[in-house]
Amino acid sequence: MTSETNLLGQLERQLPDLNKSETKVAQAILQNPEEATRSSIASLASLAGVSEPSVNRFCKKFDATGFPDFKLKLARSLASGVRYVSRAVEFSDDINTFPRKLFDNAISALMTAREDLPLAAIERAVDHIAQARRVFFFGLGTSAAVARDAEHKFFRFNVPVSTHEDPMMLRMLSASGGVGDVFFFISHTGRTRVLVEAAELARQTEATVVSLTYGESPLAAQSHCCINVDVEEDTDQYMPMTSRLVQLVILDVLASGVTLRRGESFTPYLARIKDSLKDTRFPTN
Amino acid sequence: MTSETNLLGQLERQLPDLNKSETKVAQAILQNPEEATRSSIASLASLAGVSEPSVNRFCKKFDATGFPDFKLKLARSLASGVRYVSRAVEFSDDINTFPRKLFDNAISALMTAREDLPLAAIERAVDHIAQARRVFFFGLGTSAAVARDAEHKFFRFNVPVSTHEDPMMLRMLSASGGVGDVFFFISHTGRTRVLVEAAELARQTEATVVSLTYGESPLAAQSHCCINVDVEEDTDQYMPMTSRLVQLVILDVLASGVTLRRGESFTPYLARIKDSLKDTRFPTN
DNA sequence: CAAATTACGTAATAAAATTACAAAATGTAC
DNA sequence: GTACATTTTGTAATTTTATTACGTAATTTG
Repeated sequence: MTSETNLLGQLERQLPDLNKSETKVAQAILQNPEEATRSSIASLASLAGVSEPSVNRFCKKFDATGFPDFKLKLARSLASGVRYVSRAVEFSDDINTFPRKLFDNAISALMTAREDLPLAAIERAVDHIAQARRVFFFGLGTSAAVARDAEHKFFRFNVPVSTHEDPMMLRMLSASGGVGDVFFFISHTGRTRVLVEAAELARQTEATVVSLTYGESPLAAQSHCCINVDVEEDTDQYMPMTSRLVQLVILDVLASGVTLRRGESFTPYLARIKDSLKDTRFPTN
Repeated sequence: MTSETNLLGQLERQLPDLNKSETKVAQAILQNPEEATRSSIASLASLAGVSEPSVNRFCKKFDATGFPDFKLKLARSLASGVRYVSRAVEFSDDINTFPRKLFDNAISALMTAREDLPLAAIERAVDHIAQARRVFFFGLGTSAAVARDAEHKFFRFNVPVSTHEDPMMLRMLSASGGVGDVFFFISHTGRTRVLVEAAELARQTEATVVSLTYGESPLAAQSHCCINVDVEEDTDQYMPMTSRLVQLVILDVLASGVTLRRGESFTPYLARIKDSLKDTRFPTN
């Protein structure tokens, strides 16, 4: 984590390295962070059972210029409402804990991604897609659902899009690429053999290879344009959850980018597609 | 919006109703909100060109007990970093604006959903799924991708899960439900005819109908258990984007809930499934 | 066990915020 | 337009809050 998104987490992590009174202060804050943001240095000191300067020194240890600054940082960190940042669900969790943890993780993943969006790559990807003759979205496993979502989204732009999962199909299609074809690979790890090999094949054609994956991966290496999504995940124990959310939002960004590229005159076309679905639904009362 | 999530917005809105010096203060804050959170009442007063008590009075007008409290509130409001809450992308947006807007929307949708999770329904849904003989995930359109994702996730629990999109298939399967079968319907609007009709058919059997949809919808009405996701969306102009993110996270919650229900002894089983994928990837250096 | 270092608190000082009060400014009635 | 009332604003005093300087206690190290 670069600049702390989460002061409480930092606090907890450093807990063992603190001395006696600092520990007391930390615990007092962790006990009730909300209240800590509202209380004065005097009340926090007495709550923790230490002197005021101890609290002050404590604050400075955590990169604050003083107590008020610390409170501000704390308030900011609490405001995001993300209590359980990258905390894995544990077997001791109950219904009041684990749903919130999962939401917190999702939110903070998106917040992190937002701070560091690869705008240049996104722009180039939009360029490629907007001008494409055909666009193929390839993803396997969890990313298959993302590819599916992308297909749905981009379909609205009058570009022949398709998704495929059969490895044979992937290889054949990839090898058949030509000018104006965009092969869009989606993968969390960027190490899925089938995808990397398909990308290699596509790369040997005149087609453009775009990927939405981890920047330091074999798949990225095969791409003309790689949109780097570097989301930390506890994939050892659990399935990728947050990375696919980020991928989805990035695809929303790309889709919106293409729409913007098409210009205002395109709106009626979108409306027509939307209207085509009207009769599939029960009317709203 | 219940209690303001966004102080800046409130500030801007009230601007016309303020008197001279209050207006000056408001403008000074709006000019550079970040700095306002860091400065003292004296510096803000001089920046705005008013006296310190004026600033103080201003703060009290905005439901703060005083200046420090106001700064805290301001900091909190800024912290979420959500600048463009439910602001739709416009044709005048450029690459520096619209990606951030989309991320902001996604984040705030998740934050809203988090505050109001239907825990009871979630718990019941977990119960049903954990005990199910078979689980069917049905979703169409955008929700098809969500259903797909769910299939992938729940597959790991040794429960025969499947997803289907063919309307005929949906009807036949729904009609064939029996004790221990769970039909899980996913829909943003809850008004998709095909789904509602399938739910009706399933309802007539011994099977359990669970839905992840808008609570006030025909689909919800057909469900034994409805997980209400009430995400506002500008679907008039755009595709549903944020609702499917919320749906995905809720499905993560359900999946995690089922895992927790299975207990710790289940972990090796999950590990085995995970390992089965190892050889499909290039090793990490 | 003594020297050195670190941890901590007391008390003084400084900074910041709030209050009380008075002076302008603005509005209203005649 | 003047007198009165009301609102707005600022000055200065007061209070609250935070910080610093310094000394003592505790802990570590040789």
